[in-house]
Amino acid sequence: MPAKTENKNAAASGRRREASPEGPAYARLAGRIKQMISSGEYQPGAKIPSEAAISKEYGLSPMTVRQAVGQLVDQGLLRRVHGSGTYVCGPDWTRASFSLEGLLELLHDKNGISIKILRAGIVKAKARAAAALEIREGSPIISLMRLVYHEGRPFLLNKASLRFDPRSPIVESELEVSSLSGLFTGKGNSFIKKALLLVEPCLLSPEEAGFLEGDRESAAFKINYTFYGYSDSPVGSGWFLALRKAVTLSTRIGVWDD
Amino acid sequence: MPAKTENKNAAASGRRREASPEGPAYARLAGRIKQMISSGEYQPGAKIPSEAAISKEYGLSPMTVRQAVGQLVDQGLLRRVHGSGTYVCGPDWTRASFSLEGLLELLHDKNGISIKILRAGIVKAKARAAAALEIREGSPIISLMRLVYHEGRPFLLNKASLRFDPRSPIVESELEVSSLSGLFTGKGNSFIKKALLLVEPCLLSPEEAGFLEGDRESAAFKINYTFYGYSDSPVGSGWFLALRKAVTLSTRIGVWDD
DNA sequence: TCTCTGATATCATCTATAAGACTCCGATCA
DNA sequence: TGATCGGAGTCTTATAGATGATATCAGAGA
Repeated sequence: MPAKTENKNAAASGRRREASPEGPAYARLAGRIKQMISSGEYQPGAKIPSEAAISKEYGLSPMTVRQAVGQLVDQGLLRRVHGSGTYVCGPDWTRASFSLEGLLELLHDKNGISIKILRAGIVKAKARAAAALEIREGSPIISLMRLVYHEGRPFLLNKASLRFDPRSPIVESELEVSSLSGLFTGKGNSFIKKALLLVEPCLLSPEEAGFLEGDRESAAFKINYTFYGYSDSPVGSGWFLALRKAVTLSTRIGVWDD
Repeated sequence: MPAKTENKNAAASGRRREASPEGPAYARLAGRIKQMISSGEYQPGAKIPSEAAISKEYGLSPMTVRQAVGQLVDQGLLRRVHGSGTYVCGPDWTRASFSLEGLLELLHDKNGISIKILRAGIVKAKARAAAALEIREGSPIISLMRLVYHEGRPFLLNKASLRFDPRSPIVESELEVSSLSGLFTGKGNSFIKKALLLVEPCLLSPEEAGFLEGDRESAAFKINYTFYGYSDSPVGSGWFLALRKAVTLSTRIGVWDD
């Protein structure tokens, strides 16, 4: 059916985008809608025009409009109600999500990072470590205590407990000092399938405060973690201790135009 | 061009989906790919088949495949490299993002929540509040201290500083006890455009510990916030104090099959 | 041996079309 | 007056195809 093809070609050529000045069409449309929400033109709770209407107004295909709206829905700015319409959302605190950006930024800076091993050895698992690693209490585990420096200053204290399994490749790899930052950069951990993280506030013990050069009475973040291999069993568990100033746990909700 | 239309109709009818057993096709495909990553069939760093190949293999349209892959890319499981292919990602700690779920769940339970106002009044802004609200030091502000109970037990201490502006509707609304949970459910705050949140670890003062019925020396989360109106100026600022057990800041990274 | 260049594979974006599914509202009927 | 039904509007999912942009790699030329 050549006629059809020719027709399509012609149509496409007719409105071909040439080095679109501000990126893809869907992104530009999303920006425009966002702007209208930001300016208050579309207020929270209000219904925005139907996708078909927007499509017609801007001369874009419905799928492109759909993508733009979908992006804003993902961002939590809009809410689609099937069969009814698309509505503007107010800021929703339930969408607040914090990331460890600040901390991880430092760890990415490989040159500035150095790691000192304070303790290392094979010990018998105590109740807590045994539970986390899903092994019997008293089984041998590898226990590590490490201090992470950035540009000569300590900023992270790490305690790690690892399954002692000579067949598993994690043992060798984990014992290398480089593996810790490797864990954060996401490279070279093909044996880790998933991980669980839990952040808690905590009080530094005098010893911990000494390592981190914090005040004796300072509060800190404790980042507990457990990671799992492809067998779905835990291979390592432990925590990081970071002073408040080392970690920024912040987020923004609602419409920020930037 | 009727021939074209008829042709398309026929094609569409030919493979019409009838009450797809496990939801939309793109979701099913995404699940299947995820499964293959989870099982180790596609290992981190490996290249998955091209979208065109997948499209052919499963008999789906390229757009459907694209949607499925895009979903996994958004989840951080896959990584698209333009002109090269799509690759499997290992767990990436930089994607770790924590939410205030646990806390907000409690606040959604409107019946169980009660709020006690400990202090309320108009005071002169001190340096910190003045900076946060972007007003001059010494200007009058509304200062509130509130204690939030869930099922009779205190679990959140809140200090709020609000701009004193008789023209702004936030004053009346904020002073109502219901407004606090309203803030979290995202309903009835059409005057809030955006907000900034910052979580810190902190030490409870004896007074604060008393309010929250915590141990004297316990660590807690301090959730600082500032929210802004549609004029982009801050209308309120303050913090929440929550004992560790009241807040769960946890997250999972990597492939969890659930 | 090194560098540049072009072909190719692949992703990225967009267009066009169509029918199913859901919700709301109003009209109809008892 | 109240309940029910149907249609309009809307989102949802899907199909097929075209074209632009870019990374990779092999091969030509210096």
